[in-house]
Amino acid sequence: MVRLKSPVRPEWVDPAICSTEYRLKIIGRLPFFQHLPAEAIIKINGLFHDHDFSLDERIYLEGDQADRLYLVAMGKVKLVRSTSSGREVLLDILPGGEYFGTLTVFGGRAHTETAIAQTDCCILQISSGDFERILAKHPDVMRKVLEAVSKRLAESQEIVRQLSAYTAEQRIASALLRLAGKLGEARGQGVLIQLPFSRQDLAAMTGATTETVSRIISRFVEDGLVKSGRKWVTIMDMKRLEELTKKGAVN
Amino acid sequence: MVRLKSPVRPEWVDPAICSTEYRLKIIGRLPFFQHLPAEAIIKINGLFHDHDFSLDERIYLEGDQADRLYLVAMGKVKLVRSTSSGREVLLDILPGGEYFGTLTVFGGRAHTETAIAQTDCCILQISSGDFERILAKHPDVMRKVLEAVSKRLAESQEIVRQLSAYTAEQRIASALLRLAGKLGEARGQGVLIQLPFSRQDLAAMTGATTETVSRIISRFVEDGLVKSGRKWVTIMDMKRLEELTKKGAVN
DNA sequence: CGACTTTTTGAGTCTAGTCAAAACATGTGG
DNA sequence: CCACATGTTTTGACTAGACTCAAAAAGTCG
Repeated sequence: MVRLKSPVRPEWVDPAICSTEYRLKIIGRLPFFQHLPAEAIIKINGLFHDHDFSLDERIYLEGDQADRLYLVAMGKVKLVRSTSSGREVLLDILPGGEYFGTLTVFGGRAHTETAIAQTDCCILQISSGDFERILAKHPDVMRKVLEAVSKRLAESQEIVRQLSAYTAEQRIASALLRLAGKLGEARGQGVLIQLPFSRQDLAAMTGATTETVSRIISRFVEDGLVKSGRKWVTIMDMKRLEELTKKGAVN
Repeated sequence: MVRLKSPVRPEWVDPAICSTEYRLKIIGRLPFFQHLPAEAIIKINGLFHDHDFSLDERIYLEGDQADRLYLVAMGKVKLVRSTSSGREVLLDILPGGEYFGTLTVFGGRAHTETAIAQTDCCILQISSGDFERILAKHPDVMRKVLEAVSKRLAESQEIVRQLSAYTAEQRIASALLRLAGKLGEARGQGVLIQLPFSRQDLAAMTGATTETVSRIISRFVEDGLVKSGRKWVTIMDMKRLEELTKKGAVN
């Protein structure tokens, strides 16, 4: 059987592609703007500035003053928090179309996490002030923002639960499923996750070490649950992975 | 040395105390109403209904339809999520004056956690509909709600970090400090935490087992960091506890 | 083809979990 | 006020899952 080498196809992040047309599409799809009429979106678009970041560049740091809302136009961004001991905890990976930095636009003065470009990417930014003016003009947008933040809170609490009660194996299985749902691409019968993301990243998401992640992924490969290589994983058997996360947790 | 037996003094939860006067005080202190004029608070008060719950009674269950916002008037409430395997994860403990259930008023259809009376308590409730009408009338309230939810999101992410990178000892130290800040009462040179809360609860907060919690608390007692007994803990040396949480995490 | 990074594997150790039983507290009824 | 029933906390012995350190193997890129 021919083993597929690397199914990863690097995304093209051509700054030129951040055209007005594309920006309108991305902005218009944001959960809190999608109900607005086209003219409003066009106006709002004018308030966003774009900025390219290259792989591994930091978009902002934990502790930086939070005075902007960010939007991933192209590429992927990861949100991390680091511990005093240097260990990184990966809170979330955001594909194109997702916003970040919000949380702190309201209330918070400083960012509580660091945002890093997971790939070369193009980021749209809007200042707190401009965003607040939008909120003032469109009261319904605020409700949507609230919904969006609430949803993230629920997700975060779900992760708390998993970290508390799951074994490393279950946490990894669950992280893969979550990523597949959010960032996966169909590939034959499997779902490919190519962020790209390394064992490191997966370890930082699940509170495990790279070695442990590697061992467990190897086990998954043996059992035919996934295929994997450098910086990618393809899920071959979602069903069994899901069962893993459900079966008798620590007790 | 005389060991202090039980410093716990049960709170009196006298339903009669949920007087209009007291209700106004509690409601007026909510982060999202506190800026409103007294007349508005009085009007809002009329929309809340009170209900007493006794120890261990469930206020709502994970999965229940979320159609109300709750407010702890008297007593304490804990929010838990349980895993398929029956293990409980304690997400938060709320003292008088805190709200809950919100998250799902906006966007969510179902509660994502279960709320349980940690003591006998008196809960104020307002229907989604009435609350939304308040939001519509006072746009600034919505912004405050958003801030409040954002703050909880940041807290939740902090817990994710701790669960990922801290040892059980550090998580327990950190949980004690958090509880002390929120629910502690000064007692001589120490800070007493009497929710009441058991080793069970502390275990469920920190993702550890009761036995582990017990062993670690015993070590803390030996080292003079805390005093403890059935359902209470007094922190004697905050500084050293804080150092514990900072010192070399898993790496 | 190297040089470099990422992933895998192995051996040894330690933290925290499991199971079981004893010690303690607290509240009740005699 | 004591003895008992019940629920909570502590302790002990054992085990297992996950971490550490170290080194080999496999991919990737210029």
